[in-house]
Amino acid sequence: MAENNVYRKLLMQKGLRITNVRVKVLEILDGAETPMTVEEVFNLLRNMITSVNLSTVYRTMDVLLKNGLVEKTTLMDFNKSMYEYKRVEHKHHLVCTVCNRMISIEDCPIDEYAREMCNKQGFELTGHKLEIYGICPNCK
Amino acid sequence: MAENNVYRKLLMQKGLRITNVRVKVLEILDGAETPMTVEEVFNLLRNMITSVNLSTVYRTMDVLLKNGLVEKTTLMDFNKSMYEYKRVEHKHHLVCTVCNRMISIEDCPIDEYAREMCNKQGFELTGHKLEIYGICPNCK
DNA sequence: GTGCATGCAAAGTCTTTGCAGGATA
DNA sequence: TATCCTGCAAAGACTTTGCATGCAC
Repeated sequence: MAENNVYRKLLMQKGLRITNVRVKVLEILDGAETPMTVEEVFNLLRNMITSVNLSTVYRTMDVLLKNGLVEKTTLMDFNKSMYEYKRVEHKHHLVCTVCNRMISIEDCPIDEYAREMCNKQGFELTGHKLEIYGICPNCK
Repeated sequence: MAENNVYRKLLMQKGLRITNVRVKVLEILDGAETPMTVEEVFNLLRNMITSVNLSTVYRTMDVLLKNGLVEKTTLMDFNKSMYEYKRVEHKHHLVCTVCNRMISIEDCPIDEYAREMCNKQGFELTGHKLEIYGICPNCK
């Protein structure tokens, strides 16, 4: 239950109510290697909680997103929203265009570049997203 | 009609039939500053062609995509497919998180980086996508 | 003329919303 | 207890598909 407290604390800090679903969703996403679809999270949840509803998962994702606890992604050519636990050090992904498998990349080469581009256009930087597409060894 | 021939030639080179819709879609996307939604393309098409159907536009996008004549994008937090004319020199975009306005960025800092990451993981590089998010001057 | 493209209508998939009952603070 | 969360069902948005007709080659 110790790690659970991490998620409870996060929710509390954001002034959100601590509910079973929210804690479990954070736990699932934090434990995931890569972004997950809503349905994937939902399926895991069903094994942990007696009764959950898909729409609750959608609403939960929305709340977590608006409060900066998760990030939302959409792959090109895969029309489903994917969510990932938001860490301090952000990650990018290598995505297989055949099987959609994703591998996390730790280091980020473009923080500086993003800052420059925003300055040049008068934008206030809020973030960036980089995905590298390729064909993984299994699919070659 | 001169530029039109460019698109006709492109279609021909790919072994595709040259139809009014396909030529016009390429023309529209080529003339656009930024990626467009299917609906946006559809609305422009209606002013150019007497009768078009949304599903035809979807099918056209699909054909053009599979033949490498356009690229598909999905912004985070905006669940619509967007398409853009595929040029030799690819572009990235600065996206306003408030109004979704996009600005094209010409130079790309990560070709080399993408290659390295793929090599390291045994992937065969097929492409990458970079989007920088911020708040544009109008929305600040 | 043959085969692919298109219009039209219907279905499919993912996501959102309204409302009543239930849980949290 | 007041307020927010959740389950359930229905609706909504975007996209895909089947079939008959029309057009490109």
